[in-house]
Amino acid sequence: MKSDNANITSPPAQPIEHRSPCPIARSLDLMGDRWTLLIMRDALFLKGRTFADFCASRERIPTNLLSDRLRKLVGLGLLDKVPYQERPLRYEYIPTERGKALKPMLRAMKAFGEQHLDGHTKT
Amino acid sequence: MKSDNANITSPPAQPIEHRSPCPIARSLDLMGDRWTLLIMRDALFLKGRTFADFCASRERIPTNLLSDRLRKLVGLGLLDKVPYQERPLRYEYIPTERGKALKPMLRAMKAFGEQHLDGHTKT
DNA sequence: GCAGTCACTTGCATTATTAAAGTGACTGCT
DNA sequence: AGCAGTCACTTTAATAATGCAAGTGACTGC
Repeated sequence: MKSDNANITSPPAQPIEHRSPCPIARSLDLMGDRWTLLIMRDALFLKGRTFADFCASRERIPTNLLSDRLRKLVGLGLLDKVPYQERPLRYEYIPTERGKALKPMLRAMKAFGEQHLDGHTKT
Repeated sequence: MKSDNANITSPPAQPIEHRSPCPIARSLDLMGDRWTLLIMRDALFLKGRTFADFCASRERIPTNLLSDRLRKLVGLGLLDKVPYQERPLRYEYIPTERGKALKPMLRAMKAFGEQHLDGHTKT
């Protein structure tokens, strides 16, 4: 965005292609990368939801990827980008109903990680 | 493997680095890509579990990635590589107990996909 | 005027993914 | 014995994603 920073409505997110009608494959088309679900974890379970808050998370996502993923998540209707103050204009990213529907999955992933990936594993 | 194809015990899988102690992040370190969970889906819910069976799945994983992911999954103890015939020596990949522990997660992912990603969505 | 924050973007090197073709062990047929 | 075919992979080379560092523009508070 060179000459316009008032992008309350996000720029057009490129459509994500899907490999098969399988709902697991479709889910992975959206969230099958190292960062997307980590952002959703923070958005769903932590209090801070600004760009800087996501940045500050332990896993240290690069800002260009955070920017890209937030744009995609907003485009997919999993997060809403809402201003929480003007002058200076600042946004926060809050989960939509659809975004909240990821909670059971994240909880299952957390349970798996706790039971099978903690400490004593060599991975 | 140039001069030795009898790798019943897999070659050493490189250790996967983890970004944080968070169990979700740790899980994503292992499975946060487009293919790993699709392979586990097939291994857990389908009958055919040979290399060729995984290849034949609708999403058409490239063979080099399948080879790489199977090696990783065996190294992580999520799949076991067991010969099911000799002459010619053929293997199948069956889920370990730890691998089976992914079922709830995959079911949650399936539910999400069915409820939020089917048909009428523009994604 | 000047340092500082926030929310990004840009550029570039490194790494991963992809499609396509190739390899080697083995089988079954003639 | 020769040859086509399967299975389980590797290799190669192009394309795309990721990671890091630095830069930008709007704004604030001193």
